[in-house]
Amino acid sequence: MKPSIPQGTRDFSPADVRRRQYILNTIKSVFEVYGFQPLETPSMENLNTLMGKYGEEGDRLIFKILNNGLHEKKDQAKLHEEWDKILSKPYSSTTVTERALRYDLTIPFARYVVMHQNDLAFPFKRYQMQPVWRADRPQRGRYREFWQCDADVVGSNSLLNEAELLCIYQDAFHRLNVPGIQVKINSRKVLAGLAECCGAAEQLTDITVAIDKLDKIGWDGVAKELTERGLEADKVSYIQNYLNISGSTEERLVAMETLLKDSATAQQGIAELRTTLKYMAQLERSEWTSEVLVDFTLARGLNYYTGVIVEVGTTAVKMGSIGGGGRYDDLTGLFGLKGLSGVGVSFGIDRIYDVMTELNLFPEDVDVTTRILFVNIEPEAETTILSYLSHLRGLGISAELYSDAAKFDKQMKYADKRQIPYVGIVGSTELAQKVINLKNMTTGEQQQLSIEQLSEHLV
RNA sequence: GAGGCUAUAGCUCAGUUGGUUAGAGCGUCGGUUUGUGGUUCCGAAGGUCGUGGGUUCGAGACCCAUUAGCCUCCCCA
Repeated sequence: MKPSIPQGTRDFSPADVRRRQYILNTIKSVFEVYGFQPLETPSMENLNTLMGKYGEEGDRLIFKILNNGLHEKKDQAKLHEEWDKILSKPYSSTTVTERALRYDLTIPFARYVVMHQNDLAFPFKRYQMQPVWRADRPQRGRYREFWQCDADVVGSNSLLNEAELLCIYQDAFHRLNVPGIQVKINSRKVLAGLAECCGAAEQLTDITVAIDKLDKIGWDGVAKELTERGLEADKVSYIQNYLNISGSTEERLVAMETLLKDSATAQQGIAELRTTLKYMAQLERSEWTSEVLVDFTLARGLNYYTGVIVEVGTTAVKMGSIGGGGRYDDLTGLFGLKGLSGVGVSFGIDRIYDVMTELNLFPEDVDVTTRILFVNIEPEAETTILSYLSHLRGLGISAELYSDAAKFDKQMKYADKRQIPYVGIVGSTELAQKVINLKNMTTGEQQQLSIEQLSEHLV
């Protein structure tokens, strides 16, 4: 049979894994420095935990897992009935699929917080880096299995959290050396205020979905979409005034305060943005080069956000957003724990990988492999070489012996292909003299060294 | 859910308006007198042309169906 992998999944080669781990480890170290703690949840959740949390579209995209042992279930009539429903319409039944693959990290996190509320110290700050699965149609940059990398704080309303999360973005991209980073922030309350002031409060979602596309389809496209979604011309032109506000951050904040003066919600949102920026300014480090800017056109699709929202991109490469997040009130309410507010950010590590590859930002030593390979040409030398391996490994130097007595040039080609920097040659001559003929594969130079000299050379 | 493109060697692809034994590069393996790779030279292996029908004297090429992959829109990360 011809080997293949499921649609929308990927293999990661050793080089890919090292690069991805470099990104993950860097982000992780930033999370840790800000006091976040790691959390992992199962790959699969009970279907009931996930269903109804991501909207109708989301429900369709959940990967469901067929129950085992259906043939020996007692109530076959019920099973047939459920199957018929599944075959005739979008429908899920725990009789047939009791479990499903994790769709994101936020709902499992909420579930975890509710289940362990008595053990947790609130505010609870956790980060989580795990794969998620979606039965979406794969295309460029979109997979059925991909990794999410989230940090959230639950159980605190303080804007200090927002400020810290903005710093996490800046810090992480600074450490990753990604240029041209723009962190855009807005508030859902300002958007709600807009909907309120233009007289379409109940169409907040329609408005946010449309203006979120501004940079993609332009004002004309947005206006068209707003009209299609049933907004009258005067409301559309009010929204146009909103989107036209320009100037420095302070100028725009002031202009927005004036435009939306009739909305208490909007005023609160603007005040929150000011406070967040003030906190952030106190936490920022001078070496960070990223820009943080207020962007009132930023909407973000997810409609569970209720406060400050954020999205990260880079001007250095043509690429969609590489991170985003925001505040969502009452996330755990879905599972019966009321009144806990959360705020979180997410890093899009697949896209960050693409950006860094395109800009060649990975450090050279991410590809480090075995330091020295001993060639296997003299059976008598085996015992000695094994003792060398043991010695070197004890010093933390990765070392290998080519395991088969293959032809010399085959062994050399192997070392070359794996980009191993040193080859150790121990044949009968070297064995007798108790030395190693060390070959530097970059320069081609060779020298005779004792194992002690060799160790020092390689440390 | 809607639309478009593609399918030939392990990989990337040629294959002329249908014509005889199916091509290249890379990779793999072997050799270049048996302890020296990355650069040379010689050679070899490897393909029922995605699958099933059809048109034709003749199909890798044309038609239909089917499957898979890729891409765009919707939506999302």
